[in-house]
Amino acid sequence: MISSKASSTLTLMPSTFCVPSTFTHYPSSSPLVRNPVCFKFTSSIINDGIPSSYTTNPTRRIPSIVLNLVKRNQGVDKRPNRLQVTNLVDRIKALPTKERSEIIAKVEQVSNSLTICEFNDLLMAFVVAEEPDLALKLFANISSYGLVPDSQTLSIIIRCYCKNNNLDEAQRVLDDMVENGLNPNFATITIFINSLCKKGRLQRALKVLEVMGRIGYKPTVQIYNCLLKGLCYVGRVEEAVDVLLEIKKGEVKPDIYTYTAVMDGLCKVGRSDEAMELLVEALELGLKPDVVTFNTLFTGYSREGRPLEGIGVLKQMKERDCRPDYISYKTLLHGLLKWEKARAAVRVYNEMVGIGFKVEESTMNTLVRGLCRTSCRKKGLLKDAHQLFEKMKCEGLVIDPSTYELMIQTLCIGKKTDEARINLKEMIEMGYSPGKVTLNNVIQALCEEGKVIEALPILVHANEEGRVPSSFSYNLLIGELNEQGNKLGACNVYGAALKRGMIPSRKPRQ
DNA sequence: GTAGGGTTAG
Repeated sequence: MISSKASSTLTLMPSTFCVPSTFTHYPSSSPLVRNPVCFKFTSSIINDGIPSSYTTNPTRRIPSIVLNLVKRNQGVDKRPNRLQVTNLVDRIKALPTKERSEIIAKVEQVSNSLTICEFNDLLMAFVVAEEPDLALKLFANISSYGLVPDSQTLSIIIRCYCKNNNLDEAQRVLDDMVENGLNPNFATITIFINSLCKKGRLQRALKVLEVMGRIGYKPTVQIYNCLLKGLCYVGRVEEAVDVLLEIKKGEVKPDIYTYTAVMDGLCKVGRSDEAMELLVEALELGLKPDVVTFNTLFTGYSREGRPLEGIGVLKQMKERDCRPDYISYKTLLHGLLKWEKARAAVRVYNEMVGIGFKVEESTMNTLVRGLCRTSCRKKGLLKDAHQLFEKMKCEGLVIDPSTYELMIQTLCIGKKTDEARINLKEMIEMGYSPGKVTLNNVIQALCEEGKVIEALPILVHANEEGRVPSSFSYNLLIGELNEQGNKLGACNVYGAALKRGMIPSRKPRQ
């Protein structure tokens, strides 16, 4: 059962932040559709091929003069125009990386008529296009364009710093905003808190939340989810469980992300059964687990050494209309292989391939080896192993020397002597050096079947390589050669053994 | 324009 312990986690509880009155969402008056003229205008900045002679002056701090210019609490800033931003992003992405920075020079040329909204759209476009540095560069010049940053501008700047992993700077901008009565948007707060949590700076994240709470922000479910992940990340899984219990009592409704976050935490510390209980609970609440939720369980059970439970998870997943993805299969397959469940692994492998997923070369090697190792205990697996092995060759995949050797040894045990011999030959031709055990196995297997002539080249090869087959192999060979009346052969083998410092118990027949 | 998941080497 999942325990509930009241603890320090109470600081995360929603009740702490119930100051809803001051915070307002974007006003309904926000024009979501922008003037098409403006749209064309900003786009043209990116289109004109004017070369850049512009050098930047990276101002790291937001000039406080600029901030002071901002009209405090006067309405809420306009949200970036999604359509416009998307279009800009496409244009930015269409440019080669080198030319992207030239956009800034073009902005210079039209800066007189640029509005803050257009400026924000451009900033946002840089962020979405994964060019936070360019956004920061552009922002450094804002005052020279005669523009005054609004809360949208600064929210975007926080995102840039988060993207760059410069969380101290992000914090500083946030502090400045709060100090100046500017409201960052929820997305920004979430991104910032998430960035902090991902770095394990949980205290800092809680501090941010506390400050935001003071100015009337109530944490959203997304923010809770980030914090839960943060708690799990730093190993405070028990607290994450407690927070989940508290969330359930509060006004913020947990969603599937919430459950997945805690489940993931539990799975990572070997408490997969409890994670499974949470899945049941989520289902009872009417939440729909998604592929990530299930994948969490695959990871958990695999780590715990119970990969077969994963087969059940896979089944449940399909029953619940959730399509397993590549990660689902890969995690499950690796778990099964790690814990030597080759029979189940080959089934999962076949299913995967049937769907059209590619299986990596290294995994294929592991699978073949796993099948080989298990084949002495379970019937039918040698055939599976051999088929897969041949398939790898057909597909041009590189077979690991250790896989080759194990396959050859297994073929010997399974009395597939010819296949063993052929593969040994092939292996040597490929430049691999099979070990003594492999050589001996093949020699012995061939001798036992009276195929001494085919065994001799192996001995010759071993001698050339300076390897010493065991006296057992020499004895077998001499015995077989005697049997076949091949005196010369028997003498040669005997001589080779003596040369290697070994005295075989069987002597060539006179 | 807010939060997500995976393994491994005989």
